[in-house]
Amino acid sequence: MERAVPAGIVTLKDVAAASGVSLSTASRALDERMVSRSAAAAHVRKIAEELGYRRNSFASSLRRGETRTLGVLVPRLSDTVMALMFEELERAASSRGYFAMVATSGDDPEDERGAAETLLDRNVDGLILATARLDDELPRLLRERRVAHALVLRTDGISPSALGDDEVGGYLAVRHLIDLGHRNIAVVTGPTFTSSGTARLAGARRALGEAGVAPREEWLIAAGYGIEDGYTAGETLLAGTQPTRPTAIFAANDNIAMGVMAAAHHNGIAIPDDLALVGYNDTPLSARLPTPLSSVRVPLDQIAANAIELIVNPGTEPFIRRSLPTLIPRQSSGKPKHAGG
Amino acid sequence: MERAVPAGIVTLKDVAAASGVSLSTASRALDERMVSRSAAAAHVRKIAEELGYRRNSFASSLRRGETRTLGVLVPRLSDTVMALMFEELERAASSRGYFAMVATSGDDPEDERGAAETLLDRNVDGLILATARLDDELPRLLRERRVAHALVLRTDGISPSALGDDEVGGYLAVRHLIDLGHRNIAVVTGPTFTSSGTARLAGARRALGEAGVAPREEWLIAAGYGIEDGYTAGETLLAGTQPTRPTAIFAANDNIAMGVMAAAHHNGIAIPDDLALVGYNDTPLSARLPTPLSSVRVPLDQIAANAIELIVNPGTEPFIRRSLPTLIPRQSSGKPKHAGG
DNA sequence: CTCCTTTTTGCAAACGTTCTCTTGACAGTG
DNA sequence: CACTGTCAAGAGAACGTTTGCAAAAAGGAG
Repeated sequence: MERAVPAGIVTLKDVAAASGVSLSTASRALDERMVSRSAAAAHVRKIAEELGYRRNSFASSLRRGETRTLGVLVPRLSDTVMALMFEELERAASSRGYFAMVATSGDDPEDERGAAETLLDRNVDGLILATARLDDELPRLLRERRVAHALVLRTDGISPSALGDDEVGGYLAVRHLIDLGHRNIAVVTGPTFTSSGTARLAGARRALGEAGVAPREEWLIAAGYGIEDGYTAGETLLAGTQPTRPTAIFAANDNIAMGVMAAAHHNGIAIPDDLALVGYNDTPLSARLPTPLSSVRVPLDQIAANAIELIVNPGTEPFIRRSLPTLIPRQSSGKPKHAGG
Repeated sequence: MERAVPAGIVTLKDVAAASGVSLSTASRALDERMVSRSAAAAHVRKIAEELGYRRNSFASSLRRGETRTLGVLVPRLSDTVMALMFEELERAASSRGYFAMVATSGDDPEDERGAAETLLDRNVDGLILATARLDDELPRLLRERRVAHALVLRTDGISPSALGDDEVGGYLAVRHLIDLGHRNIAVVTGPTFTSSGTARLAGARRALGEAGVAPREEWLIAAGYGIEDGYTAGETLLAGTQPTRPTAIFAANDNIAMGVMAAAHHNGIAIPDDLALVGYNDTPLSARLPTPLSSVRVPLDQIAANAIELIVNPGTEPFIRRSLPTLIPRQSSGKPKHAGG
């Protein structure tokens, strides 16, 4: 069966022949790891350039047993945070000579396993997991199989992980609201099965405690991370039927915050006049909403760099690296008109 | 140099040995293309399963000369439309047994070339370009090099392309506004160097023409596709200094629409009471804004399927496939209070 | 049971690299 | 000039599959 190559594919053999050296010499001359060497080698490189030689990555990987490729597993890329995270991972990987390959896994653990296998079948040198569940089996399986991997944006406490310090983030957000004079503060966190959700809530509680505010348990809502989850929670907190309602809300995610905004709008509550709002992740959108959203910025670039580092240089402590988030105050959290406790 | 394999890697040779057949028989028994065959083959498959054999994709690709991998080039994944597009491409590819690999190129043509090379170096069987510029050189280069490829969400009129019918989309949006009674309609399109931008504008013009409305040229603004571009355009159209202002705006993109919303908010103009607004792409966010945004939905799944088809089965006409968009009316385009004109 | 056709099998040669080992060249030293 | 050490280059064996070819086995018809 004839291969339909346009005859244009120039292989290392061609380069060697054209430069009058042996295959091995040509190979060595083009090896990027050792710096240029002697006269003849330079010649080979020139010829290769002229002929438009491109190394066949399969042959190379087959022989070398490494691919300089990392697999990234995310639930979905249409989630802006995941997309941003991947972009940073891609950048960090490429700056270290690696290529980042993504697969989306959805929310189903079964599909997640499948996606992981897909990536492993492509012989990735390591796997980066941006999937969120605390009770996920995958990290354990990967540890057992001795697959290099790192968790990103969350941790299970065992596998190498790079994430933002969610507890501090939660603290910063609520502390900001307290500093503005708020006492009636509600928190809408993510699902309880995510480490980010629980940690942000813990941080929020710490800030409340420090200020001597006893949190009302019915104002601490664990929701999903979607806009409608935020809307539902917002309705619960803000509907006219409530005897008293919070003057400030910390949403553990910008999506939730958007949902809360919609609910506030729906109930005729103005932001920031009647309600202060702080989100999380500092999505590009946040800054550009009609009422720009205060949000906790997570240093995704640092997290990405850490994750790559953990895989490329396994064994370098610490295995769990938290990067500090910062609060970006914007219009959505102004001084309240009707503050008080 | 010893390879650091955990000794766990089971190769085809092992499977063959364990099942007492030759290498070639084992290989054929595991070939997915021809359905199962005779007794012995079934046995091989069972052994392979037990041993946890996974075919080495490099060796396979090296020998076969194909990778069942498609490269997707997008400017950035943090653009929701691009992320959604990629997700659909991934799905469509996987349903045909292909794997979709993404690289982001940014806006710089230079980087785009580089990203394309990165993908080609990984021996993708074809390239899908979701980058937007009309004057892009890359499609021409790919044609010259006989690289299988398809454009997505735009066309240059020559290379195989799968996209939405932007002209019709523009028409639908403006026709909707006209049907609501609007006559003072402004259009904010994308950059003139994108086929989507110009086509949507053309469609809008057609709708205006049909209704006997002479478009005011200063109300047809070519902007970028970002939120702030929309904001700037919105300010221009809506600022209090304008003698008359439009009662309806068609934004060629949901981002632009969001910017216009912000500008309207800033100028104290209520949507939909004082201004009707229609966006484009029907981003998931659109439906969930405080004032849900009417938008033109583009069938990304069809487009993805077409693109994959064009690459996997090259030569099947037509080379340029347009899918029909539909209008999703929502709250942002209600009947105007002060219509007329 | 023979002859012919179809299917299955094994051998061995690829695919394009990399890398170990060996040989050759060259320069420096006494 | 002989000797040793350094460095570059070539030969050839991998890496794990797939596949053309020839031979063997199986199945069918008479």
